[in-house]
Amino acid sequence: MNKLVLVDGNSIAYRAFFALPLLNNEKGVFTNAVYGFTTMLLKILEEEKPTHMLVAFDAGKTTFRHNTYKEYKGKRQKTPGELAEQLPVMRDLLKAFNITYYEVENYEADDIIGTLSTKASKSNWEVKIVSGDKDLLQLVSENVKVALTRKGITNVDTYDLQMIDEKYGIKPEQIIDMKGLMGDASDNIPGVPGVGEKTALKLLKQFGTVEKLYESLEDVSGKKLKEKLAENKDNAFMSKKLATIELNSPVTIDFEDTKLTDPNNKEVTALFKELEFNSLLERIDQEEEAEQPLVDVDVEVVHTITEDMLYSPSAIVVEVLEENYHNAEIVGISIVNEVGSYYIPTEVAINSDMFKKWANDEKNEKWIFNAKQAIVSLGWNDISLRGVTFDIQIASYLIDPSASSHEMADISNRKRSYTVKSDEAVYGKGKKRQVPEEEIVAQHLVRKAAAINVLKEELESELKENEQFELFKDLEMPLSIVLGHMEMNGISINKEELLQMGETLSDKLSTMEKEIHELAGVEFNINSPKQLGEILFDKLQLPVVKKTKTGYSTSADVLEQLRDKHEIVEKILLYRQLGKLNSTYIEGLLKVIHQKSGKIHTIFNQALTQTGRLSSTEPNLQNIPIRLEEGRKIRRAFVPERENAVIFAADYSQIELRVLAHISNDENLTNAFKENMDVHTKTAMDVFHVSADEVTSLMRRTAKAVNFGIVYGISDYGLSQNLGITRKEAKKFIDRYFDSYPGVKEYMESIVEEARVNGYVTTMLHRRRYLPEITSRNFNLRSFAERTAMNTPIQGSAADIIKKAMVKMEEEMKEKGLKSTLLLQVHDELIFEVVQEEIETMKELVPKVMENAVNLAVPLKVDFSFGDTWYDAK
DNA sequence: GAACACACGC
DNA sequence: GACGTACGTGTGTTCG
Repeated sequence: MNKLVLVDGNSIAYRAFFALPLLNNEKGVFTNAVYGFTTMLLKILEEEKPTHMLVAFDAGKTTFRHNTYKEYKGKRQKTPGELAEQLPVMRDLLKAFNITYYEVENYEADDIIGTLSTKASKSNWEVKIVSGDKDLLQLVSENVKVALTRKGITNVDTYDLQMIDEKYGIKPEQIIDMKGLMGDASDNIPGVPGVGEKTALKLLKQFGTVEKLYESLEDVSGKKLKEKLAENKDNAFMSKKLATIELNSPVTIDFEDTKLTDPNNKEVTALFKELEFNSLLERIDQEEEAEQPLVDVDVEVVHTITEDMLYSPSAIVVEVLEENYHNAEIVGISIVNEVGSYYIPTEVAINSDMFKKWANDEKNEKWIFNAKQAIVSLGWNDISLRGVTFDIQIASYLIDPSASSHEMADISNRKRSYTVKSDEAVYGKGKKRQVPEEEIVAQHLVRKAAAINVLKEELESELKENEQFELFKDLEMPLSIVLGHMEMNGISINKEELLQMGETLSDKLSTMEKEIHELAGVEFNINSPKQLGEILFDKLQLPVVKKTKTGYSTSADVLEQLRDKHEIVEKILLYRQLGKLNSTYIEGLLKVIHQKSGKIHTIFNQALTQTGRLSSTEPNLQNIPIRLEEGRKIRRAFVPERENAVIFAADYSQIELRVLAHISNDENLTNAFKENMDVHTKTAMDVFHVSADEVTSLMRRTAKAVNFGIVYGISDYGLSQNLGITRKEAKKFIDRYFDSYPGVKEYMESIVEEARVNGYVTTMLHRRRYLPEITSRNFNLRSFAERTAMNTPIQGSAADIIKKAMVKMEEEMKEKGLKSTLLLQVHDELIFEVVQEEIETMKELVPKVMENAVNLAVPLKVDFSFGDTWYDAK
């Protein structure tokens, strides 16, 4: 039997909005109504198991009822903005759930529901209506039940004929008579003054309907009541009419359209994640696991490699399960090409000279997913992999860095090119992760390789369409080889130095811990913000500066302000600083010294950041301390591998502001760089309208923060926080900045417009970032997208430039036969190990290559220094 | 194991 | 006019 569920969308949304606290996700988008609405949907789907379903929404402000009574719903408050912005999200969700939603011009959701429920009921369908509005009770019949929300949102009372009779003692069709007499304040329906629910019901039991009541008005007992009824006859009839649901509204939708199909789990999951409905994710996940069975592909398990298998081009998969691929076990290798589909067990491959020769020959073209991982993990097995010309992961990243995942299975499924199981489905996750029998692995790896072949063609043409193929081919692909070398090569560490620093730090920390406990008068865990907060703000009664959502904030900028209030504060700040050094840097670095090489091998993620920068993990070598002297000493542990070599550090001076000068074409800024001025001093002169010798250090510091803000795309609020000034003052500085650099202002405006028109912004080398939220009605999202539009071309172009310099440097060093090596990249600086006899060469070569990586309207400037350790390269 | 608060670099 | 405010990685704590 068919079962139709009809949901009053607006009513449920309102209920949910007012029943739940004003939740929002981390982006500041309000989600409470969507959340309540969604839990209601899930509950309906689980409990009612409908075959058909439709969510009806009100359309527009005016309805045919306004012709009867123009004050209809007149006193109702305007829908709060926080709710209005959630309504479109609900529609997105419904789409993902494959649930039909519907609205009709000039009619309310009630009318759609009434029309459809009557029609379905006549066909002997079972109908369930879900709403928060009692008016709907008039629709109850043998086949139609109405679930009304109680307090909260998912609690409902279900009304059938019997229930209405018990509760009101009337028939459903008399609900409108009841409304006619008593009115409805929320809809601004007048009714008869003085008549409430009790009186209305009493009258209806006696007379039946409003019409019959007025036919025999004489029989009404009570003089006052009789008068009121007589005076308000028109109101009563009109109110009844207003409360009557239209059962013949012009609904064009077919029942067939309301048939429920399975939700699109991918979309639902994506939406839940975005909305941060983590608890709800669990409720849909199980379904997601029910994946479609894949057809087995033909695989040849290779025991002896023969020449014909090693074709060019080939898609190749070097399967490594550990995220950290340095010296990780290779599960197996697959190769798929025009000749066949092969699974090669690891032992077979690494013991085959034929395979090694093929891998090492640049002329043999290889297509891979995550080339760097394959190169490094084979590298640890003394196999050199060359000739990689296409990396699926990088291509996917360049096409859209914001894609939720650049994992093989996800890319493949997203493009619907070829079905690949997720690694999680094949190997399991967490503790249960294990390698299944060879046949299953072989199938999985061959599918991946086959998908690479298909995706290569698709992604390549997308890259070309986007004018990104050059960026891919000439920059990112060669860069991934360079990064592979850097990772594989690693950086040497003076373990003794670290251990010694660790010891000094530990001593100091335990002394300080005692001192702090003494000052507090009680032992507690200083590392616990919760406990620390209680000590500072409850026990010691220090003034509360800022709160977090879980309690008192104890962050450095808060403690900074409490510095002179109590001597414990200073000590806590120092304790924090030293504790950070000890745990993150001393202990952290010691933990990741590689067993085999004794060096540190980071992994650069080349397909992660939204701007095109790299990131570095296990360990992160892009955030080694430098600002404070105590921390900077950590750099003493980073040393050259070879004797008589030095650490050579070269950094771009103000690369982002130079890029800004170039792309904005601002005359003032361009001249500042052409004349090699100190840019912060120059900005101070312009913002404060003073001459160079009048710039105080405070002015320069302020100007520096303003420049920082421009580069990183922070807001006036961000700037005010940085400088400890009001937002108004911060805004004034920004305005003055734009007055002095009108070209920059013009650029900022035009790039935002460009983002609105195209939906994305690009960097100098055509890196792309999509900004769909640039047209959002939500202020937060839109503003963030606007700042991102301004900032990404600056930061991203800077990333382009240094990446180009890296590729060029490797080329030059190879060509010149230099023994020096590139060790690290830290966003705007390159760290080399330079052997003694090459110092003079590199002093010339490095700045030359870096400064000429691209041609800008302003010169690029590189500073460098070198020394026995990274610390000394300052 | 996930969420949170915090801190480091650019 | 308010809204909540660069990115990324890693640590320790706390809670389910």
